[in-house]
Amino acid sequence: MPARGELPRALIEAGLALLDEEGTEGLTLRRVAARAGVSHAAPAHHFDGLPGLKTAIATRGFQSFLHDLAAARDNLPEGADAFDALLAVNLAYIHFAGNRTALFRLMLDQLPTRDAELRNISNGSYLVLKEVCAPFTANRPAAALEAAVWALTHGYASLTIGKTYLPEAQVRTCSYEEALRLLVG
Amino acid sequence: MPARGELPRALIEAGLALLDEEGTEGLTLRRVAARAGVSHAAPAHHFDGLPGLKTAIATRGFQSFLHDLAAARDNLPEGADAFDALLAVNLAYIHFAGNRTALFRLMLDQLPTRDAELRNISNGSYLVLKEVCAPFTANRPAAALEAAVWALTHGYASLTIGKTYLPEAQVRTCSYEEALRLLVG
DNA sequence: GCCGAAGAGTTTACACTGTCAAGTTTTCGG
DNA sequence: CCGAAAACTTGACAGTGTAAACTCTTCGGC
Repeated sequence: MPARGELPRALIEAGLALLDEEGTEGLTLRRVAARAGVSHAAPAHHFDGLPGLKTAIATRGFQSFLHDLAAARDNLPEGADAFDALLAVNLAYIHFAGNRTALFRLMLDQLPTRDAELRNISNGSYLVLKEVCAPFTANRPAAALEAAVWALTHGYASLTIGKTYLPEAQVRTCSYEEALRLLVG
Repeated sequence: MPARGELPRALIEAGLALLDEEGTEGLTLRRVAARAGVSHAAPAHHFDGLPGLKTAIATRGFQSFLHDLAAARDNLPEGADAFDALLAVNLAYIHFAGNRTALFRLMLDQLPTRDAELRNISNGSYLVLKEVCAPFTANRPAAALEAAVWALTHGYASLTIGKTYLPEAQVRTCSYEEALRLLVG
């Protein structure tokens, strides 16, 4: 049993672990509670049922996601140009989806949401994308370019999840870079 | 109770109806069986449990999907050019995702699969996409362009599912057309 | 120092889920 | 016509989320 006041955090981390280890099916109220060392009804005192716990887990997921995107933007090799930055951030997006697939899917399932904290952190992630798009919005509407880049990246991320998607297509990150260059060129 | 030999079909159609009417949560073995007018254990005699039924429903979903894509390709207005065809097919993709969201999500969840029929019909859908991409593959690898177009379309489809996705972004089909033109131009 | 109230967890119960085993009914080929 | 196989039902079981009632702990005010 976790220390007093630490149960919410412990439940969220148990949920993240279950998601990473066993996938979407592994995330169960009772299993999360058991993993955190409490009875199956304990989570109800801190979250609004399973949906509430999922919202909290998704919020934590977006924190990691935002961290990854920001790290990609801030740790560029010397002499990197605007396109390198754009590519790095969007590859971080794709890699997050590939490495933490179940969490990524849960995050998507939670959107759109009325939860203020979740809305805020997901908007924060989008701002990083906007930021690295900015150098390419010369003489065209910024929102349209951002949406296009975002859709391209999200599409690659979704399609590469789970090895191959439609078997005939080999979606690789090399063709992603090429496509991204076409889009912003 | 449906006529002898019609139960598999009736179960699939009950599942599609539940999916359209009540979303992903509404698709339950027992509810499908009840809707088809049989006992809760009847489906097991025709499908390999709930996963098997979902595979069958997804297969039927891809048939509708393929039908929509092919119809978009075949019913172009007079004087339509290659880009019009590309746009029409990909808009059909996006509209299918928007109109039959729960089914679309189920179809994605089933991929990749070992089920031969499902693989076959999903490949068929991809072939329509390939076909309308063909006129734009001059002096560049066809697979890369197809993957890029597919990712862009799939991204728009995913992001427009459920009204707005990340609230700050207005993803509209008008900007989609613009993005598609950039990609193939 | 105590004491009552609020919070934190547990226990129990309920309706629902998917799956399995055993029966019962129906169909149909020889 | 009859026996076997298929189709379907019934009943049970473990697991799920949720709610109510209960116990234990904590802590602020006197």
